[in-house]
Amino acid sequence: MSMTIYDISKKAGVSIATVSRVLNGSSNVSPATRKKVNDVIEQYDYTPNAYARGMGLGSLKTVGILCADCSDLFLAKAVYYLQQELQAQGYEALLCCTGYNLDVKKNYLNLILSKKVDGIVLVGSNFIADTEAENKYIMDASAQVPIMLLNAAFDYPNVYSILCDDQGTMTEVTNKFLDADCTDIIYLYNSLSYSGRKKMKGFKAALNNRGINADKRMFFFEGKSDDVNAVADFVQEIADKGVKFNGVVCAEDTMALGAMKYAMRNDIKVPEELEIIGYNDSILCECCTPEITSVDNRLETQTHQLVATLVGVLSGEEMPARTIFSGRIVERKTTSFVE
Amino acid sequence: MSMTIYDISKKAGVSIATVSRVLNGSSNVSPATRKKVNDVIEQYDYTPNAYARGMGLGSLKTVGILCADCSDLFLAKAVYYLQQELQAQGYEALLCCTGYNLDVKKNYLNLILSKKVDGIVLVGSNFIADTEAENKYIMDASAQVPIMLLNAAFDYPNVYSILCDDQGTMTEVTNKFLDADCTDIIYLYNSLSYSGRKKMKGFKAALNNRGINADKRMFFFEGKSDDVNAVADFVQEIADKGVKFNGVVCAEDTMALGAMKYAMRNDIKVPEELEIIGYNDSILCECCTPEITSVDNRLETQTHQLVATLVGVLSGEEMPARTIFSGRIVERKTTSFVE
DNA sequence: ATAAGGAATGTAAGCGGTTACATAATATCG
DNA sequence: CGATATTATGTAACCGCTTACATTCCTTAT
Repeated sequence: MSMTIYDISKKAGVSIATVSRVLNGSSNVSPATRKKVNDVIEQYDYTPNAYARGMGLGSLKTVGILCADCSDLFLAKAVYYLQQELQAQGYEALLCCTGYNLDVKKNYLNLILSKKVDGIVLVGSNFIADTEAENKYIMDASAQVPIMLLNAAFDYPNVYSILCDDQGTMTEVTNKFLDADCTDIIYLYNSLSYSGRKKMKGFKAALNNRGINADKRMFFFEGKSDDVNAVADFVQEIADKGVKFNGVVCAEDTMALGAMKYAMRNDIKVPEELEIIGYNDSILCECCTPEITSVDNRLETQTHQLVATLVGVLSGEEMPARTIFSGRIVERKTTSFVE
Repeated sequence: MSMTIYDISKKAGVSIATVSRVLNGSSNVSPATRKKVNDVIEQYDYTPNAYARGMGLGSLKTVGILCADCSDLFLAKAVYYLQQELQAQGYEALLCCTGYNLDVKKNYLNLILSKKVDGIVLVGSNFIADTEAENKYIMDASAQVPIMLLNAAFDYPNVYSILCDDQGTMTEVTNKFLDADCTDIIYLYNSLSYSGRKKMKGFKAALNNRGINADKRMFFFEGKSDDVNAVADFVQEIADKGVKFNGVVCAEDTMALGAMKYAMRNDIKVPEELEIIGYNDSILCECCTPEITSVDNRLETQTHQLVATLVGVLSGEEMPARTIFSGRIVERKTTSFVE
């Protein structure tokens, strides 16, 4: 069986307190003893039991990351950046992929809370629902540890939100289309998450502002968004229904990819006959030809800021409850915006 | 501060042992007491401390998952499947993204071991090096818990390997090209992981078998493989060096995507003038036009089997040290194989 | 009615660490 | 050189939970 601190103390001929001290880098240990103990530790490849450790310490510099689906390109990238940042700050991360079901999310939240993490990061705006009731589990959890929201916002004590101004950015995007006289635009979305709702609002606002009715131009895709062909079929259906469009604004890059595929299938020239823009600036944008214009919603900046905020909070500093960045259009080949 | 089992026992007017019993679903508790306790637990939203729990139990039905980079499409998918499977089996998963550095990997392995997980899954063949020395940390760890390798193999007691016969599959793929008289083929790879080495061998074997020297036809890409344009540049360089090829066999889909991009840039018709095949059958294959032929290396089957094997091992059953599946070619539009 | 067996509950000893406090060893200084 | 401050080490209580074992309370059969 694996070694305990008692075994080590015996082999090293010191007390367990001393072993614990060298383990935790306490200063009051003579160099000689320290070396002696470290040698034994080395020799037996001893790793202290984290559970026991957690009991004594109460905290292990660990933060829990909850992510609905880490096979989603955007979320996976977010998780990746987060882990990097946390590690750089001396924190360890525990990741749980919860799926999108609310009850499962709740369970995982409790599970991760039971591990006495120092903080929790909820990755992606699907964690924030429109109704108070559905967000209750977050409020409950916030009583125990700070909750960090990545790419979403929810105002509540001990909840910190880091996000991109998706609404404003989407309005800007839409205006670019309109300014370029590309006015027959449709909007494709596949999620009603917090940021999904914001983006939709942004699109709507831009159109309404020009007196265009947006409602008949927004289409919700229900399938798995990474199934490009399904998305292409979906766009085809829209066209078949008689909807005319020369521009497609998408809430996700995957949607844009589907639109591209639809264009390819019908020999529609992009961007001459159809302008397309995605959202998230994922690697997918550069995968096809022509490369897809997209929106960089500052994921890396967000994660950096999130960890900085969390670290601040944990060390007792006063931190802003919301930090908002502006998205940036990354123009590629599927649009022909005027400058 | 959060509640303890003592608080609950007091409120419920029973002993902590009884609370513990209802917590663990022990049978010897009267329905009345059980309800009484559950009510209090419910009321105070009590979650037992996992550390304390882990100490008492020694195990928490938890397995550690180590993955170099969960923003990699293939690895992310693997992690996703694994979590699903584990959850279905009543296990909880702790994920650590380690990066590719050996020392960091070692650290994370120890870290996760210190959490007294029941088993460890190493996702992706980059965990297995060619030299014994570099694999020592795995052998050490295997002394404590079973180690499961996904998509890699390493023979050692208490280490279980689940993988695809990448070598044989790659030979088959290459033969398909040769049989279709597409003989000027080049091989693109970007990793020398365990499976990377196997795939290379497979390619080599097929060529050597026909008396073709493979060495001058294999090209190693050093950059980040998800940067499609960089890969396209890389292929361009190969062409510029005067290498003639009408077929590209890739060790990864991302490489195939780069090859596609190269073809698009040069108006090379695919598959008429250039045949391309990827590996992994990721969503990327369907993203571009024409859609890329690829190899399904049975990831889902692998993860399923892996968890089954792990569960078997943990319940004391004798399990096969190696389970190997055969890859399957998923023919799409970038190849024109003869049947 | 009573002994015996079984179910429900409680008591207390770990699990493997941390750490306040006590004690021993060493250094500092008049 | 003795008194005192400082540093090094040990002792033991505690963290929150599980569980073997002890105890109490019902049943049920005799």
